[in-house]
Amino acid sequence: MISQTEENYLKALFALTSTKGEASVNELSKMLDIKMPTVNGMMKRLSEKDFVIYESYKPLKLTEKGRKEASLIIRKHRLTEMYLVEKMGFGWEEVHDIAEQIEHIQSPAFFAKMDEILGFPEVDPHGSPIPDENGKVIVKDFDRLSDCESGDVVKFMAVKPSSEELLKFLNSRELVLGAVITIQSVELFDKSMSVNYAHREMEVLSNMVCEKLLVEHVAK
Amino acid sequence: MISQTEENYLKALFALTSTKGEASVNELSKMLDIKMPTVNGMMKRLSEKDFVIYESYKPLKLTEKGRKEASLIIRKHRLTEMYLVEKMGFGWEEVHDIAEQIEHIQSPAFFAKMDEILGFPEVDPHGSPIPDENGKVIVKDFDRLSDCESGDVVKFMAVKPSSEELLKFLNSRELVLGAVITIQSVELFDKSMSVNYAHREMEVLSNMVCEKLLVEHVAK
DNA sequence: CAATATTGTTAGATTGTACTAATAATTTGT
DNA sequence: ACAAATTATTAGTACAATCTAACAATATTG
Repeated sequence: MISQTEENYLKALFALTSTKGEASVNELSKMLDIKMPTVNGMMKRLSEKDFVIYESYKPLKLTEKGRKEASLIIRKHRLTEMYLVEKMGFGWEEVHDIAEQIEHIQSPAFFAKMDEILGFPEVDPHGSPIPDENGKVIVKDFDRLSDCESGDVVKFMAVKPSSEELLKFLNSRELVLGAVITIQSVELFDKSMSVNYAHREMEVLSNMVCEKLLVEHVAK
Repeated sequence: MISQTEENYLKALFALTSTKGEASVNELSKMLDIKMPTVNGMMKRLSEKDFVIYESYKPLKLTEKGRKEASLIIRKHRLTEMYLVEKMGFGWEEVHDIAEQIEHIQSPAFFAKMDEILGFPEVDPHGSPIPDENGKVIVKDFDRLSDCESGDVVKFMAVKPSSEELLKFLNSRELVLGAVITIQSVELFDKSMSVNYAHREMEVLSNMVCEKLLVEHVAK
């Protein structure tokens, strides 16, 4: 059996290792806001249980078992977020904290039902992919809007996990997933962009915002 | 703050005290399947936190604060059961264990949304009343079917909390809440009843079953 | 490359939630 | 009413998950 606490460590480690494949105790400690010695001890426990590869002074890695376990928790989290938005009427900025709790519910039937009711969605309300029942994820590597150029026409596909505030900002600009964005111009000194989308024209998006928006180039 | 463990003790104590107003450490211990010394210690903790009135060798009582807290957990439990049945398509025999977990979710918005979507239901799928946001419950004292007599015409209003098996048995007999039951006869030696309801005639219900079914007498 | 800063580890304490064994108080039954 | 049974409590242990303080290893940088 695996505790909620352990699940949270695995999830955080999964997020940290998804880029470089490894992470430090220090990074994990900061991400979870738990002191290093505590994290260290937990890494030993999780390595004992074969979820983590831990060797003194070496970077942390997840085992295949650990990766799968983490993916399945993320699956439950993202299915829940989708359910809350699609079936209960929550805004995409409201669902993270609730899903953070519901992801620990032990009931395959419950999540299977959600999945079915939602019609087996592939992404959550923020565009992040939902791992399948075996923990497999199809990762699409979108471009950051901030890496695009003036004249590009792109489709808004996902938001990088960030603050509720960013989501509220996007709400206020009516910038929703799927929107087709045309980049009118890019400011040289601060890299802010003027963009058009839907019925909105010349909306200015700061570079901080553009770095969080993931897009796909649209055929010209 | 109150832990999930503490919530479970409060809920159990609430159930036990709802009849006589008090309960013993021993009863609580049996109900929770936790040894008496552990229960004893927890009672001290909960009395420290002003949820329970605890004095050595005296019966346990809930404080008003404790009663309210417990009611609100039961509210979350029953709202969840209703939601699972009405909105997700689960059977009434499947929802207890899931609700047992979801009742600990901390998110007033989540339960408010459930409540709203359900249209502010007053009872759960087993006919048990759902406490309001202030922890107030309207307890109707139904009769047990086992206390009725031959010739009585009654309406099936609720099932006493019991096993999944009883609920499955009722499913198999198509005996649902709201059914109007006519008692044809009562066996003297084992108190089993022959009843009619809906399109079913002369169904035999053992006394064990009849004791679990709560009914309301219908105008003759 | 040595001094300094950062990161990682060990040791020991604390809190919450459980247990067993021993003892004490209360209740029951003859 | 007293012995026996039941129930309650205390004392001591264990483990999970956290912390701080002290120390060790690795990394950075002048």
